[in-house]
Amino acid sequence: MGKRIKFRGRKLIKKDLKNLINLALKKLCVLEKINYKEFDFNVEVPPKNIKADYATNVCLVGARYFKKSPKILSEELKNILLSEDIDFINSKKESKIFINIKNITCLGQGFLNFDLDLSSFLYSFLYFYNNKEYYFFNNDDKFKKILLEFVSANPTGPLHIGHARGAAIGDSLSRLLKKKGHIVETEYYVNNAGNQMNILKESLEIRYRQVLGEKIDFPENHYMGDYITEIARDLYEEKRIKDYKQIDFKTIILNKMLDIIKSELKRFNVEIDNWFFETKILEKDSSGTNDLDRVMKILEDKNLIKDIDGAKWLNTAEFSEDDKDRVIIRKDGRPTYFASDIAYHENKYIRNYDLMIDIWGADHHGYVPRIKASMEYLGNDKEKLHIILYQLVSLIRDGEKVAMSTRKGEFISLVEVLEEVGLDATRFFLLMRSTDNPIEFDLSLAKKSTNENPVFYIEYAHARIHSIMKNFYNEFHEYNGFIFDKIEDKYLSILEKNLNQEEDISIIKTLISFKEILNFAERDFSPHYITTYLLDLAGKFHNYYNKYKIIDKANSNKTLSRILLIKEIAFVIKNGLEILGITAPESM
RNA sequence: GCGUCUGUAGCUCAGUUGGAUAGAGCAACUGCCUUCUAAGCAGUGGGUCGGGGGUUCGAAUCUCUCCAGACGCACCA
Repeated sequence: MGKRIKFRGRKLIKKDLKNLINLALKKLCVLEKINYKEFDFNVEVPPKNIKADYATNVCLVGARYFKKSPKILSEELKNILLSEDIDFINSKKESKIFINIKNITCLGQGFLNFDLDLSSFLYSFLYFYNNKEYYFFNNDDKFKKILLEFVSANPTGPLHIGHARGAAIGDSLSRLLKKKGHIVETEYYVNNAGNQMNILKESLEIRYRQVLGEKIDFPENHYMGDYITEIARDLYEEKRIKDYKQIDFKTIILNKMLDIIKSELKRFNVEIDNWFFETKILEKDSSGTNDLDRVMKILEDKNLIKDIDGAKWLNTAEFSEDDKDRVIIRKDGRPTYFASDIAYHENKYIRNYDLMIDIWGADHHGYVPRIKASMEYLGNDKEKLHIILYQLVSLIRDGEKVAMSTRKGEFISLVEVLEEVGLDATRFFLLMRSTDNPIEFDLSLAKKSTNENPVFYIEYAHARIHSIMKNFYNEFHEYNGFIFDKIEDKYLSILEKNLNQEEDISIIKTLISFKEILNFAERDFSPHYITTYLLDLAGKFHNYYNKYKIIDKANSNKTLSRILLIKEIAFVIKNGLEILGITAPESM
């Protein structure tokens, strides 16, 4: 005696229920003679101890609005929802029946719990199976033009695991946002104008002269990494130039370092669209001014800059969250890093993105207020600039913290980690945690091929499904070449007979929610929701695999139904991993 | 001292706009390989969600305060 609710279009269960409840609220308002006003409530999966498919807190939230106790309200709403006189049918054209309510119960302080008929889930399954790309990834054409800037490490040495976290987050977000239909550019800002560059150049020059046989002490604050000595040696081997003053060490070392970084990122499966050089900000155009001059003029015209002791300070304290004013032009006339960063970010605004995301290590958090303030001063909408801060990564090997000091070249490089544990595990471990938490990257664990290691656990689920598919084609020759890209409506009755276990429904619910997970990840710029979700889904699959035999030679309908289910699991795992930049192997 | 982030099972961590009896993996113990990949599955034990106040019908989640830890407070980048 269930009530079938028809909805046209592409909404799935939760959304349909929400719409349904809203209609019931409207009806109640008419009965109570009060004006209908929308308010926010949830439709959620209830906790395990409640035997229902979905629950809503609408009566708890709406109690004050209707001036009734949640309990009474829930009884009234229940009656309206189950009454036959309300026609919720909303189907002028072709209609799909998605919700078939079996029962509604009022429990707790006023929760309404919905028990749905199996058909609700199977209709949904059929719908998203047939429209996967659209269902999971469509964004109602609300796409944005987005710039993602990340890594932007000084080109003074190889990338380490901390840079890799930023790279993994940035690249994964880029994949996610692209999948959701946005136009995304990724960018690496190269600090090639500052003091660090000079020190780097001198480091190479001194190493080169040492190669030539000069006895020079290597200065304290210079880059001591072996890679510089190697570059110096190679340089001498190549050209054999004795007069080092003829050599343009700066250009050589910059290009060399960028080559290294580019190859490391490539190896890490990270794509950078734009390489933006700091020197571009300082290049004079035909009128003899550069980006920095233009920015300075605006700020000076607005009286936001003052001279103290010959240096120029930007007044960030008075009008922003920043706690003090900041120098932007030094006493000697050289701009600070902050100055070129203002001009760089202004340049981003001029390029006209709807959203600019910067991904920084959390040790730079103090920098956020001043860069936001400066953008505001220039008349830009600071809401368009979103800064993601991620906490540090420490490496653990055999239960011991690996010492990392970026000074003196004592660090494990990204490439070394990749060589030790592989690309997939490295990316997964870096994406597994919320950016607000530091990561303890356990190298020993990441190497293991057991279920202790989450990335193997997920990949194994995917490989297993492919292995089952292979067996399926062997057992059922008549389906060779059949790819199951669509389920026809007539199969619904078959599904109803064969996907009716608790686990079937639980997996279908989990599959439906992939869309939600992607939306959360997009909203919070947090790929780690996806890692958690995939672990859950993989767990449900492994459990299912052990409990039920997918292939049953004597029952082709049962086999086909289960094949469709696991094919959809494979689709979601593959796409989830793709967003993380991780491969989904077909065999292991 | 000021600011940002963190504090959830022995360990590493999930916990979405505040929702009903707070979850997973590891570690410990017990089962499951003639059966689609045991690189797997099932079960048991394990918690005053750092402490205390406040808001709320309802708080791990919001707020205040205290405690502990990490990081940051340059005319470095």
